[in-house]
Amino acid sequence: MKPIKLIIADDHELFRNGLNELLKKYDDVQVVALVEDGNELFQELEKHKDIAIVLLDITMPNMDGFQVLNALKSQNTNVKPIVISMHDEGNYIASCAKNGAYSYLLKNTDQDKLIKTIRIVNGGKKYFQPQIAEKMINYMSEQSVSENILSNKEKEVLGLISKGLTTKEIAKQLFVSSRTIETHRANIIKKLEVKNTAELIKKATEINLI
Amino acid sequence: MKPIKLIIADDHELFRNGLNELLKKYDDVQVVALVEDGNELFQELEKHKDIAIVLLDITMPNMDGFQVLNALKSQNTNVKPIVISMHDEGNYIASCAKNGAYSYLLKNTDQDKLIKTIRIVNGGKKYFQPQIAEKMINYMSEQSVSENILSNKEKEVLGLISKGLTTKEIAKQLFVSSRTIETHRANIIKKLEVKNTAELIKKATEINLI
DNA sequence: ATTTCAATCAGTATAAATACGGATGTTATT
DNA sequence: AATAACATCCGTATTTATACTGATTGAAAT
Repeated sequence: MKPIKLIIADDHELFRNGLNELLKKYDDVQVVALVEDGNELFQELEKHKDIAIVLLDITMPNMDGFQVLNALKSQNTNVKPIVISMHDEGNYIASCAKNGAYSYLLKNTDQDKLIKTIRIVNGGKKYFQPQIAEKMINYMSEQSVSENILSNKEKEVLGLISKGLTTKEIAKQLFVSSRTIETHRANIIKKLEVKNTAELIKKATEINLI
Repeated sequence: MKPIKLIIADDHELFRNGLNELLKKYDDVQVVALVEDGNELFQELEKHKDIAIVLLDITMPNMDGFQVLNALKSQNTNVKPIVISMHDEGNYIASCAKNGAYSYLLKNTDQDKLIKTIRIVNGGKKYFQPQIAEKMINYMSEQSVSENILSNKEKEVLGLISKGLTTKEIAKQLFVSSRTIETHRANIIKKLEVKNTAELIKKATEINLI
C-alpha cells in the first residue's frame, strides 16, 4: 500500500509544522514538503510528480490560495487541493468550491476529521461537511434579494440582451419598435446604476437577475 | 403545540395524495391544501396566512417550481419552500439553493428523512443532505474549466470592459491605442464564440473569467 | 530556423448603443 | 379620484462597437 503523498502550504510556520507532526502518526500519509506560499508550492509540484493532495491555506503572501486553486484547475494535474482556512464565511467556501477545492476544513477541525477527509479526497471524492455546505448554501441564497426593481418587460428585455440579441432583433421578437427596446434598455441601465450594457450584464448576473 | 401547516404542490395527483396520506401519521404536521401548480399555490397562500412550509415540485405546468421560488423570495413571506424533485442533477439543485429553497429532497427519499427535514426547516434552518450538497458542489466546480483560452492582456481588457469602461477609456488606461483594444475585444469575442459584448460578459461570468 | 502566437497599430464602412429631449394610454395603489 | 408606475412610442445627434482586410514586432515553441 503506497502512502498518500501530500504537501502543506501555509504561511504560518507553527501551523505548518504542527500539522506535519500531527500527520506523522498516520502510516498511510506522507508529508513530502512544507511550503509557505503558492510559488513554492508549484516549485515542489515540479519536483514531485506523484503528489496526491495539497493542504492549502487561503491567506498566503505572493500567490494566495484562490490563485493556487485556479492554477491547479487550469493545469491538468491530479493534485487534489483541500482548503484549510480560519474563515468560515460562505463566500470563501463558495469560491473555493467553484474553483475546484475537494474539501474545505476549518482550522479548528479535529484530527480525526482531517485524516478522514484526506482519505476520502485521496479516493477522488469531494467531501464538504454538512456545516460547511450549509454556510455556502446560505450565502448563495442571500446573494439575490432584488427581483422587484425591474418590471416584467424589463426583465424580459434584459434576458434577451444577455443572449446577445441586438435592439432591433429584440424589437422584432417582441413585436414592438426598436425605440421601445432602447427606452427599456436605458431605463434598466438607470435603475441598476451602471454605465453601459457590459457593466449591466455583469451587475445583473451578480444580483441574480439572469 | 401548534401543528406545522403545509401545502403540497405537485402536478401528479397520485404523488400529491400519497404524500398527503403519508403525512397524516404525524400529529405535528397538518396538510392544509393540495395544489397542482404555482398559480393555485399562491391562491391558497392568499387564503391561509399561516402556512409554514410548501413541499414543491419543480416540473409543473403554468408556473413551475423555479418561478415559485423566485416569487416567494421577492414577496416577504415566511413560507419556507422544500423542493421535492425527481431530478438529482447538480444544476437543478444549485438553482434551487440560489433561489431560496430551504431543502432539496429526491422523490425516492424515505419518510423518516422527509419528516425530519420538515421539522428542521420549520425551525427556520436550511437543510441539504450531504449527497445533495455534494452533487451541487461538483456541478459548481465543473462549471469552470477554461482559464487558458485568453491571454493575460485579453483577461485584463475583459476585466475593464466588464467594469463598464469604453474602448477609449481602456486604451488610455493601458497606454495603447484604441485600435489595440478593439482588436483585443474582437479576439475575445471570437474566442468565446459570442456575438457581442453583452453575450460576452454573460459567458465570461458563466465560465468564471470575471 | 521556422512556425506560431500575443500584442501592437491602421483604414473603411456599417451597425448599434447612448444621451438628450418629449408623448400617450393602461394599470396599480392609495 | 388622484397619483404613480409602467409599457409603449417618436426625433436628433453623438459616441461606440462591430466587420472586414491587413500589417509589424518579438517571444516562445518545435
